[in-house]
This record gives sequence, structure tokens and C-alpha cells, in this order.
Amino acid sequence: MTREPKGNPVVLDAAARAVLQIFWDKSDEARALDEMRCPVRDILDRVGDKWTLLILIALSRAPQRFSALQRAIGDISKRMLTQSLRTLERDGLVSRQVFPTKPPSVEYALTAMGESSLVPVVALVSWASAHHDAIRASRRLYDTLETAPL
Amino acid sequence: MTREPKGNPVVLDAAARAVLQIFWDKSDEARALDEMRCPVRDILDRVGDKWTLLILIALSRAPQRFSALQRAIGDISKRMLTQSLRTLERDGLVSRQVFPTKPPSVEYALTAMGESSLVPVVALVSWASAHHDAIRASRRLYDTLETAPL
DNA sequence: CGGGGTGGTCTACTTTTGAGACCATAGGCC
DNA sequence: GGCCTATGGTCTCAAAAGTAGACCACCCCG
Repeated sequence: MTREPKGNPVVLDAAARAVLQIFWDKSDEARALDEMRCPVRDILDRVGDKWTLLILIALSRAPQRFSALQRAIGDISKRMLTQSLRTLERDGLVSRQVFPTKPPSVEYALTAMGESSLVPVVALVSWASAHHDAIRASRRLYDTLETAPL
Repeated sequence: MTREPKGNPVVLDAAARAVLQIFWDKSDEARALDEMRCPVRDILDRVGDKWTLLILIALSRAPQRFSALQRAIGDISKRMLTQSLRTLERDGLVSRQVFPTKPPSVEYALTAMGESSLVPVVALVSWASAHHDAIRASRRLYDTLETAPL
């Protein structure tokens, strides 16, 4: 069995690969320390929150109020919207301002840091739209093979 | 109350902002069609899977076998690892090859498309490590204010 | 001949999420 | 004057998803 020499096609340059080393660093020592959790895991817990990125994108054009956000995203429950916004606020990506109108309205906006997070988000969305067709094709193929009669 | 004119600080250029329009496009018409789901939602469902990105990163250096992956990630259950790998395989980001050794071993590797996904992932991780300190500082501040005595 | 490593699956148990009721207030409509 | 709407949430309960760990068949190593 001549296994191909391990290694993937080269797409990333050395600097880019170095960035991903952060992930492996944590494996060595910082595993137990929550305080010193590697940024990868820490931030991926946010990004890995289904709604976080959606909220960031929804706020990318302009500040929005709570219910406008809910309408924009569509299928998010109030509960998760509240929770995600709180987390985002705590992390300093989103600001929350209450206007003492008759029924008080609350406006959420990206902070400077939140705005800066859009840069990688755009990269992600670009990649997603560029490969969406290929992915859907791959899924169809996979499902066909799985369902295929023996 | 002089509300600031709506709009966020300018960080993204016009092209980048155009990319994010994809999100709003879906709101108009494709809302009901699962088949035509906008790429944003579709791919964010993957990214929004807590483990997907971690697996991609773990595979970024070299192909890995199932149990090596589990050890690398650490706190993922077999169940979720299996499930996430299947999804990734179905989406065409990861390939699965079985070697008929004594106890059969299975090697997972990034496909070309999977490799290309590392580009935005690197962007994300870069951003994460660059802002990790600021985020933790923001959390501390937030928690202090919340816990503060009236 | 027992223990460990292979890649998973299956079955509980636990945590997270979603759907919807509820709240106080006020404005517009008729 | 009533009624419905909208505001931003919180609360509760049911459903969905995730975790932990047993189990499996197989073989090598000691």
C-alpha cells in the first residue's frame, strides 16, 4: 500500500499556516487553564454559535433595533437573539443603547471591534458563495451513492 | 436626543460590503426554498457547527486518522466527530479513505476544496488571536459592571 | 490469554434550543 | 372608551441536540 506522502495540496503560504499553529499550541500546555484558553477555541465558541455571525452580518449595514434584527434573521427565537446579543455585547463586539421612548426602544450597533470582525466574516461569506454550487453538487453525489441500490 | 446618524465606522470597502448583501437578498424571495437557500445560511450552518472548523484546522497540517483527530481536538465525543466528519465528507471538504489493515484504519484528509476553505478560516483565526486580549478585557469589564453593587 | 488500539454504533442521561405565553405601557383606530 | 399593535424582554415547558460510556469484532503484544 503506497500511501501518498502525507501532506495536503499547497494553498496556504507559510505565514498562513503559522497562524493555524495556535490550535496545536493549546494541545500542549494550556489545556487545563480556562483563563488561558487558546484564542482559537475561545473565539470558535462564539463563531460556532449558529447565530453570532448572522447577527454580525445583519448589523453590518446599520445599527438595528431588537425586533428589526429578529425580522431580518427570520428564524431566530427571541430567547436566542437576546442571549447572543448579550454575549456579543459582553465580548465588546456590539453596543447596546436604550432610548427612553414611550415603549423603550433598544438599538444595537457594531463597535469598532465588531466592525473589524467583518473582515474575516466577509472572507467566509465570499468563500461560501464561491463554493456553494460545488458543495451542493457534492451533496447530491454523496446522497446518490448512499441511496444507490447494492 | 441627537442620535448619531446611522451607519458604522468604515472598515470595509464597497466590494466587501457587497458580499454581505447576499444575506439580505435571501430575505426577499428565497426564504421558502430550501434548495435555493442563500449560501450564507447554508454555509453558516456548517461553520456554526462547533466542531467543523476545529476539524478543518486539525486536518490542515496533514491527513489524520479518526482517533488521532479525536485526540487532537480533545473534548469532542466520538459521536460528534463521526457526525461532523460525515457532513464534511458529504460537502466535499474532506475525503475518507479506509486502509484494509488488520484493525482497519481510516484516514481523513482535506480535499482541494477543503484546503481552500482554510483561507477564510485563517482570516478568522488571525482576527481571533489579534483581538483575544481585547475581548477578554471587555468581558472582565462587563462582568465587573454587572456584578457591581447598586 | 488478558489488555490495548482500530473505527464506529447504540443507549441512556443532560444540556441547549425553540415556541409561545406574559408583562407594562402607549399610540392609533374606530 | 375599548381593542389591537408594537416595544424588549423574561419565564416555562417540550423538543432537539450533545455527551458519556458501554459494546463490538478483530488482532497484536507481552
